[in-house]
Amino acid sequence: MAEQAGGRRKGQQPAAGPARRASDRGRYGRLSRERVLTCALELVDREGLSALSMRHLGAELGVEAMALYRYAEGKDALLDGLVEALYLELEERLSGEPERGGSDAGRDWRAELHRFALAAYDVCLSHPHVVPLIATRMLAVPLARRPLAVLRDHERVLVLLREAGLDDAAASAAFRACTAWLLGYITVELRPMVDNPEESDPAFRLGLHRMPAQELPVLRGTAAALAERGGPEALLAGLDVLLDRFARPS
Amino acid sequence: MAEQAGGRRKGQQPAAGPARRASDRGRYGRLSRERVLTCALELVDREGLSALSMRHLGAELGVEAMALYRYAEGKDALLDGLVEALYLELEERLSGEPERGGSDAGRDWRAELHRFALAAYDVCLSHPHVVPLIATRMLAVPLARRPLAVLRDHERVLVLLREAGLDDAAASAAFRACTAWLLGYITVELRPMVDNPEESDPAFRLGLHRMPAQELPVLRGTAAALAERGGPEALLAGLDVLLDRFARPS
DNA sequence: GGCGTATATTTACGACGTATACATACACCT
DNA sequence: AGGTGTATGTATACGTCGTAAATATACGCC
Repeated sequence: MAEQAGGRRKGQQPAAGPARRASDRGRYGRLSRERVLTCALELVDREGLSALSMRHLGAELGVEAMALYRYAEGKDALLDGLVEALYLELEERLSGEPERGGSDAGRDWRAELHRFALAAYDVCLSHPHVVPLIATRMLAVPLARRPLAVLRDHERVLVLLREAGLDDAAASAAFRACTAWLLGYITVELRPMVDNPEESDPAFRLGLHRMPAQELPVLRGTAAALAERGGPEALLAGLDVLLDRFARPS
Repeated sequence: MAEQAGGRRKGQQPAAGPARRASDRGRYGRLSRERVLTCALELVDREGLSALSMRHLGAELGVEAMALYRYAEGKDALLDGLVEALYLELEERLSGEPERGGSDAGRDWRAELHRFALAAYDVCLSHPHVVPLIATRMLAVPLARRPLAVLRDHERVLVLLREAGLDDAAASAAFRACTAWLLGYITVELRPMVDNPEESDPAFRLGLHRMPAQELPVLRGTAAALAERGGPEALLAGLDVLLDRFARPS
């Protein structure tokens, strides 16, 4: 997990790695940015976003809350760290599938974008509680201050779009379209539809009895179908038509 | 602002309107759900989401924090109320443009979806701080428990899709695609790109100096174009190709 | 005028983020 | 080995948050 420059403090030389051995056991070297973020991600996956407090996370790591401030500048930075962890997982998964395409010159850009979208889809579905954070933090943090892992993924997509022969304007439009579709699709895919999982009757499970029938006849009729997921197929289908529209050269 | 059933308490008959005159001035009748939500929306528009606390909002209304609990069951319900207020504004805007199409049978469904998307776009851009809430609450509240205004807008879109001749499955797929695109597009459109508005040099304004040049060459090169907005045109363009793909009958 | 009740206040509690000051255990040097 | 500097984690404290419970108040109605 990269040191993510900018966090370096007063009298501390950043180069030459940490002046700390691999034998860091005992009370001292127990924390690290990676451990903190990993544990935070586990905590959020297990108990949801609202369970992520400095004290709670500290306790989870066997440490006082204030100790965390050495590895994240505050709660906001910790949330950004969670997003970062998600993107790191995405990067790992993407580089984990090594060139399995038959083509020698590497796969073409569209296939790579598919691979990217599917990986993002999988990662997000396996950390559903973090997804709202992506949208939220994206709206709170300007481009240049996003975690490095996020920017690397932006870079990766932009490189693919350039391979497709797009200029600045077209690549930007296509990039925005891809991002918007991916984020929106995953968000919609994760929307909870079931109101009461205990219930066996489908209509009651959906909570249809809560909806005024006269005002919402069509919605009530379609609710069951609406509760289905689009799955990865629809994700790619939408991505394709958007690319056809926005990623044409010149 | 509809009373939104479910909030009625112990010994209080809900029908026949409030047992309160129009002359409710003085210390008593000053609050109402509408006043609370309107004020909350203004507050959030002015100072951002983090400024919305029960005490702060209470002070804004000249009231103690606990007084608000009669009009929203808690903070979460208040946030849902904000989303509701946004959707109410959307409804208002949509019904405010009365049938200006030349066609006598009303405009066709695709034109209506365009109108809907544009109105949503406008409303969201004029309340940018509320947009993250839409995504967040959407992911937290099951379909049947969403504010009535939200459900009415779902209904409206579904009716249009049915007009297009779609069955349950196709209408659901198209609905999900529209929602995903609209939400994602608006989110991406609202992402802050400028790092330091004071700065005159475009590169510094974007904060490009914060990005490692070797690792992110393409991103740095495209950042300026990326900071542009797609605008309503690209929103409609994307919506159209998605509809072509997902909203074809049978 | 008095009663019932809808409305708003008061008080209180525990959890939260975090600033500041402090204690400690390791790495390193002589 | 022992001392020293510093990276690391702790202790304490403050102000704010959401909200439960009890209380006070002003209005509608008879």
